[in-house]
Amino acid sequence: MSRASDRAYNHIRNMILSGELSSGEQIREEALADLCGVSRTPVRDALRRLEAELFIRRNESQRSFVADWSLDDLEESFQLRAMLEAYAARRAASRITWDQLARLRSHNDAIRQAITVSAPDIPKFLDHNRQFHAIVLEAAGSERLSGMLAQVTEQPVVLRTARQYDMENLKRSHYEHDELIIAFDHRDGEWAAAVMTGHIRRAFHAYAAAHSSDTEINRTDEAA
Amino acid sequence: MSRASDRAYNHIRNMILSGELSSGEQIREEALADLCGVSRTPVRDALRRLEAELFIRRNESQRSFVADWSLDDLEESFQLRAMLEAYAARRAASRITWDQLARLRSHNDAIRQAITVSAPDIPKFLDHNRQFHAIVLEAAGSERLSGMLAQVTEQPVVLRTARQYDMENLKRSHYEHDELIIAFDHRDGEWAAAVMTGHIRRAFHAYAAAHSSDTEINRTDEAA
DNA sequence: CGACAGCTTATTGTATACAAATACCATTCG
DNA sequence: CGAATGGTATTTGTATACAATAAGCTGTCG
Repeated sequence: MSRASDRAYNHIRNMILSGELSSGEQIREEALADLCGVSRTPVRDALRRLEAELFIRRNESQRSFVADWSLDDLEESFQLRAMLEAYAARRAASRITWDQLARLRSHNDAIRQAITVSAPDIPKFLDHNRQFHAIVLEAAGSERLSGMLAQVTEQPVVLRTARQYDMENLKRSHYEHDELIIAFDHRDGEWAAAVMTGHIRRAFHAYAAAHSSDTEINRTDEAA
Repeated sequence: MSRASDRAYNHIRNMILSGELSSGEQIREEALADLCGVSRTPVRDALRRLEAELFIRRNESQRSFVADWSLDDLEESFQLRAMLEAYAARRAASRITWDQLARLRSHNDAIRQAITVSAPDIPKFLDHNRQFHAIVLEAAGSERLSGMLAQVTEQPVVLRTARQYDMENLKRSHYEHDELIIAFDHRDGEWAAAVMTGHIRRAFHAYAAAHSSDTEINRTDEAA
């Protein structure tokens, strides 16, 4: 992460995610170079990556703009993620090792500890949740799949989703992980895929419920 | 395509697909720059794109190598493609316009004409086949999905697949397109998805059968 | 007024020089 | 003889200057 292009990448990405760069805004390479304290060369590198990840759009004459994501875009993103993670779970079921299974159990245990207290430890939940899903992906053993999933799994979105989780959702999340482990234990790919699909879909609706109450006129919490 | 980086991209990509650059071979930016007649800057651009598309791998110290694809890798690629194209078909079923449906019919008609002769016109088949699938993707209306599919749909592979099609496979391909159109007509996403899945899976097996016999032939050639 | 041509400015694309990192090789020491 | 070490060559990373292209503006003409 010490290379200038990586610093530029992270810097720009964070500026987009934090809203420092607003949606639809044009971004100029030289301005970003100044902001990141590097030259245009690594900035261009970073922009290409961010463009591939759809953080940035370019018009017909190659000017760059911050992409604006509608709720529909996000839902589609979650839908793709559900499909890909379900596929990963299906593959993982027949390939997962005992060691990987043990690590899944350990992380889900940590998640249980993080939420079975009066004030749930969200950062701890997030960290072990991330590692849990990383192990499933590792067990699936497909680099191409990993790359695609990275494109639709924005950790900041996951974070905002988790922040919106009530205790009920947190418990369900832990329970679903548990069921996934049991499906893996039985080497039942279809079961694992089904559980994973539901797991991601529920996450989307939790996110959407919170997001729409942000956007729209006050809307009392309803069952997610 | 007039920009130097695009020329470099196509040039390098073709060299990889034609075997001019062999699997596992290290590639140096300057050498490619000379071959393409441009400087290293656009070559680096092109390499980043090819790396994202898994044509190229880089080791821990950033040296680039031509990726070597096993038959397993290819199968996984086809599997992902089947899943994504099925998803596209499912989405398209509820969004497709009458105009798009008409264009699908027209292209599949052209395909029928290309193959219902004694010597099938493969280039014509390929062209209309490509456009057929492009329209389904257009009807699905998801840029992210389009981008992902581009990553797993290498036209040269499609070409080699089609070259291996016997008349039976060509007819089946046309028939499956026809069934897809009927499913769209009924706005039946699940049907469309199922047809598409089979369509791609069959294509993989046609390719795999031809590829394994290719490999044997190559081995014989090398021995001789 | 409106539209359009031509100029000016802004922005991206490319080439090149140099810096940094890494691999390769030879030499030495145990 | 093998392993470690140092220096050299190779390769990639970054900065910068310049070229090409597109946008914006202004003034003129219909």
